[in-house]
Amino acid sequence: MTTLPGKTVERLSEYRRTLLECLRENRNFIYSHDLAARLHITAVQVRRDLMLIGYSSLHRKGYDVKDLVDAISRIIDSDEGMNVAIIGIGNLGRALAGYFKGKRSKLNLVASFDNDPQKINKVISGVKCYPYDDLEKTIQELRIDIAILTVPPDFARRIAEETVLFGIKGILNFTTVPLNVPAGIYLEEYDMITSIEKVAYFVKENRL
Amino acid sequence: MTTLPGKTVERLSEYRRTLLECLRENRNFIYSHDLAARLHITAVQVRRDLMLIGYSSLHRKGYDVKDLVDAISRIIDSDEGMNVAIIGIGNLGRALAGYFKGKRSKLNLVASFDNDPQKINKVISGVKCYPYDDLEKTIQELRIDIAILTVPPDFARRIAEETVLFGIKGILNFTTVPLNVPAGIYLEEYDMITSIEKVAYFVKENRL
DNA sequence: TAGATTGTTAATCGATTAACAATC
DNA sequence: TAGATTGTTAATCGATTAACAATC
Repeated sequence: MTTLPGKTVERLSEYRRTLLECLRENRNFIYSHDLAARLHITAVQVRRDLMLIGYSSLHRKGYDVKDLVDAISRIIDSDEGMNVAIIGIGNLGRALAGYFKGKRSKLNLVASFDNDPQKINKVISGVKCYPYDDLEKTIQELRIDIAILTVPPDFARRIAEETVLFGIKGILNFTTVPLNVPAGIYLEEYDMITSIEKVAYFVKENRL
Repeated sequence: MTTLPGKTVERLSEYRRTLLECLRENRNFIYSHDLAARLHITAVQVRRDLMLIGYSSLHRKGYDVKDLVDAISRIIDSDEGMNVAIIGIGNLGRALAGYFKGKRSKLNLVASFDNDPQKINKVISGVKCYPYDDLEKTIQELRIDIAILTVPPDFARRIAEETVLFGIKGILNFTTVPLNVPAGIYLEEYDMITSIEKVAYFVKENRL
């Protein structure tokens, strides 16, 4: 299987979550157009994505929800699991930590980092907080693969460089500072300010 | 001017922030390739975006930073400003509120909403928190245009419908629940879980 | 069967990039 | 001028959607 388009990966994640909801509702089969409707996309989109992962249903009575969840998981999860750290455990960091709580998944939140003495060595949102000075040691000991970056802007570049140096393979950057990473390191950036300004622009345009 | 592509609007927001940083560094002119480099995009991309907003420099010595900031602001800001409310003032809500603090911009955070009696009628992250029951009254009195939705999943659909009913024109949805809005209401959704799973997928693929 | 659904190719749409003339 | 830069059209790339044959 060749690497999938990013957009398809995003939708697979959404399909899985929606399908797990179906299971909780005791719905064991679902048509492509039902799944699509729940996500406000088209049925063709759904079927094409599933084609890309080589999945096909056995009959014309919709997809077996449990089976499809497993198929998607085989594609997007890694067997051994991934260890994640949140760097900068302020409001945003804690919000993100909350998403991991109670979820048994292949993504394990194993540490947080901060430079606030009030936080260091405490358990915050279910995970121990380490000082920035321990980045090297902790990333290696806990085999951390992914860093979620929620530090203040002034720290972003330095901390990002260090995590890469110490062995991180992927960064999810929530700071407003654009980062540069070497080839082979995956970087995903999300800018909340930009999202808000985008909404404001289109609200204004709709009004005109 | 016809409505701009969403991607261009996002970049305009980033250009402006980058340009404001330039001003703080006392850099008054900037070449398209310098601006591009700071954002890790191409110079052509920058020039094409500026073409779309009808901006052009006076000479070949780069763009006048101050002038370009003003030009972008004329495009993406609205004259009267926009009033924003954060609905659900948990960790994520407070993180978002923090971005507004001290910024003088056309986006005014004017209220937050929650159902926690501990929070109601208190000032949190610089803004007063109202109960959900006051959505109608407060949206109308404070002329709130945009809702940032950071409520728990079970509340998402109901609250979103209410905000629309009471006059909201744009929603930025941070919950994991896909929303449906009537025509004329602008909806932007961002799913943090999906982002993390996407990073995990590409880290895994890079390793293979 | 007739109707509904799936899987897949081809066409379309939208966004990025390449190419290049114009300018300083 | 020569070199660098801008503004813009045309080409390319990637993602979505339309069309449709195959299946139950």
